[in-house]
Amino acid sequence: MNTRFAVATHILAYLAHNQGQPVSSEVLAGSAGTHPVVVRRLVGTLREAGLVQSQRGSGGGTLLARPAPAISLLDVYRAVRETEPDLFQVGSTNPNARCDIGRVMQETLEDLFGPAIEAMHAALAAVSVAQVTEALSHRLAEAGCPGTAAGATG
Amino acid sequence: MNTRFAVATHILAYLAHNQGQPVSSEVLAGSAGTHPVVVRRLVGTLREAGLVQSQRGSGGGTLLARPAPAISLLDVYRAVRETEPDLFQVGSTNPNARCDIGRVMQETLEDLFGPAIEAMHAALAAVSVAQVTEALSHRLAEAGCPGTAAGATG
DNA sequence: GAATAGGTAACAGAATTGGTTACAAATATA
DNA sequence: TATATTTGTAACCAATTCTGTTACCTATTC
Repeated sequence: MNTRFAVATHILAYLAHNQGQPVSSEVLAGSAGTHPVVVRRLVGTLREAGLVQSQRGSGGGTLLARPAPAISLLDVYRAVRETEPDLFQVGSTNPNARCDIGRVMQETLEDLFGPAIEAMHAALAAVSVAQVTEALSHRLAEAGCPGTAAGATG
Repeated sequence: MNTRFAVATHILAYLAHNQGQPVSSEVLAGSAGTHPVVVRRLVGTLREAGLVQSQRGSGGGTLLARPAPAISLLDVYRAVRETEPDLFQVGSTNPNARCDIGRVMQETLEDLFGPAIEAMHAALAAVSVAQVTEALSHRLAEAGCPGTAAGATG
């Protein structure tokens, strides 16, 4: 997954800050420190998940599809990840063998760590994009970055 | 991290099963379904962490440096990972800028998810290599793989 | 029709990963 | 001592992934 989760959260926090007005991928990219196409790719993923809407054409851009308090970080996480964190991934499993020890090991580890994963999911579900925006604003204010809120560039 | 954690756990479970006798990287690789050099690399990491010992030369191999119940999966996890799961990793941060929003975002996410990470660590700490070996044995017995325990090949 | 902005394909460079070969160093044993 | 065994490690390759970038098409507004 790498930076996608953080960048997606960044984008959503920005959109929450600019609620109502569509924001262009160029502006979002400037704020997140990446390329507009990267933003569009990510926004595409978030759109498929029903978290944002996009408007083409002049004056267009992206905006939240739901109120910021109704979008949890678990929503973002699920939208953005391709796979569960590869903690338990076993390399060369042999799915045909009934007694494939690799598969059995993987199942065993998943059983042993399932509760930990669930705990992480619960923690993600407990935080909304609105809370992220608020926390960001507080931090930026403490650092003495006036007026930046979620919208600082670079 | 990918498969390293699972393979390392596999290796340790095998060593726990063969307690006292050194096991060669070739045997371990056969069981884990990988290459002996991959095993040696991983064993080197585990050795640096004080979890295993190795003996060179004929009849040599690797054995646990501590009793299996005294090795937790958190020990393995910490030995094997290079970085914390890259959930919170922000790509192009600009560490020089005091108001770098990327860094602030990262700090904010780390604050928000810290408890979830700690919960995962606690769950890992609660499981010992001995328990993994035992769980593996049960699973293999259920699947009808007689005598394999942690030592099945491939 | 022109300007703006998203959608998407395609490609490049970097980084990571896992497998493999090769070889030196250490150790047990004949 | 000589040989076989085994670890330690460097080096390399192929595959994958990730990010950035360019290019071009489509949609929308003015």
